[in-house]
Amino acid sequence: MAIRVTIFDDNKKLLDSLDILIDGSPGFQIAGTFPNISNLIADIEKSQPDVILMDIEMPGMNGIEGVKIVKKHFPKINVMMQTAFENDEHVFEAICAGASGYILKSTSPSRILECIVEVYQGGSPMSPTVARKVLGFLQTPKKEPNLSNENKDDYNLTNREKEVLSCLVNGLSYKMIADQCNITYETVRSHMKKIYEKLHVVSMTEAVAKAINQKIVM
Amino acid sequence: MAIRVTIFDDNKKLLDSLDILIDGSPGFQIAGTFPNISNLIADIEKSQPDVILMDIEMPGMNGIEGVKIVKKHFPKINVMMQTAFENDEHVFEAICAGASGYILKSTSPSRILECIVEVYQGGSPMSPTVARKVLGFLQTPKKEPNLSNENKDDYNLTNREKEVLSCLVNGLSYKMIADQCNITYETVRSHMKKIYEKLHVVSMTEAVAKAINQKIVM
DNA sequence: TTTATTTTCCCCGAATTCGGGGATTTACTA
DNA sequence: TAGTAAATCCCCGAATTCGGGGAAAATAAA
Repeated sequence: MAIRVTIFDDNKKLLDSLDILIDGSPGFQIAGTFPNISNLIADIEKSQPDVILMDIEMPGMNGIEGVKIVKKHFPKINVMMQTAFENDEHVFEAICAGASGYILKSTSPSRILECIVEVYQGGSPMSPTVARKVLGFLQTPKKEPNLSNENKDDYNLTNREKEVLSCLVNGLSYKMIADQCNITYETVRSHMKKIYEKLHVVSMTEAVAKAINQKIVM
Repeated sequence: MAIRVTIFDDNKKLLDSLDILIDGSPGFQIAGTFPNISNLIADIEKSQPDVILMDIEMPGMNGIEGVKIVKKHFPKINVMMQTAFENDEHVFEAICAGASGYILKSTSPSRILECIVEVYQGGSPMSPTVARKVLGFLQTPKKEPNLSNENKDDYNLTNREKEVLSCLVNGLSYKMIADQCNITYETVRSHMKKIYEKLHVVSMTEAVAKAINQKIVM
């Protein structure tokens, strides 16, 4: 008996290709595909899925809300989240909301099928990176009281590097940072390279996002 | 440069076969193999591993204690636990102790090598069943006091613009965003111009900072 | 006093972003 | 039905960032 899969994804193209992939694979069957979750309950009752594939980034009500509703009304149905990014917040929220799996949109077709089976069988497939984040949530449960300085991981940035990063977060260009810190443009570049290396990022935007989200500066 | 692996396992046979498997695979290298952890610190200092494979069930001091010691003295080294059973207690304890991966002894050789790489690269490979248990630990304490206040000002961004901005916050380049959203590079540029206008910013970094700080995107 | 680490500066070529235009299609609304 | 907003796509040229080098002085640590 085939595993019935219902998909919620606003990306028409992806939705179609998933439809073809899943429905065309023996042992699987598409129960329904929907571009949004505005009729979530009704859609599920109509399609009667064993497993739900839910895009996390959808306009309007997003996938996190979606999974909450699903688990509330259909606790038996396992929901696998699909996302473009391995965003810390999303991972955590999705899991707390009751998601059973968490895979990337870039996952290969064959692996997607595997994951559907695993979810159906009660497992929780997730990418190693997501898994690491999940473990991280468990490993740092003892930090409710103080939240002031003594920021655990500042990635070993030097003072100068933090200063430069701080400028970056404030929207300054390399040239402006050079001016601000009384150093040359090339020196700013040197610091940036080091910062990228230490933060494991490759662009200004990533650096800024990480700096803010992990409170490395300010 | 090969990944250096050190193994602690009291089962001589398994130890040997792992030795052969890992040392015989390109890109891997056995740094040391030990039947117990009575000289854990010294053994690690001597073998200088990138990744440690630790059996969870060992006579005397067990793997849980082992991983605690490792993470205390060598926080950078990633430890992957190997176990015969997916015992709830063990899984939980091992993770809290700092293990980065958790695989079964029945895992196939090729998958073991994959897992070593994943752990080395900062991921956390684990079997779907273990993953489900881990998620269970997170899902049971359902405390969500942090309800962010409804910040109304979203600068009148359209759905598409929010989507693009969200990509930006995740560190994607224009080209990558185009790919992600199934639109052309030029369209991304158009959206970006609008976003800059609406947010009153002039660069990616400013946009990202504003988006995060004012919670314009999720 | 060696040995790191930090901070500083430079070059080249490739890739990416930015500003300022213009244009078409679709869809909603006054 | 005309008008507006949203979403799509294109061009040019200038500015900026990025990767991968190298190098040297000033501190800090061993």
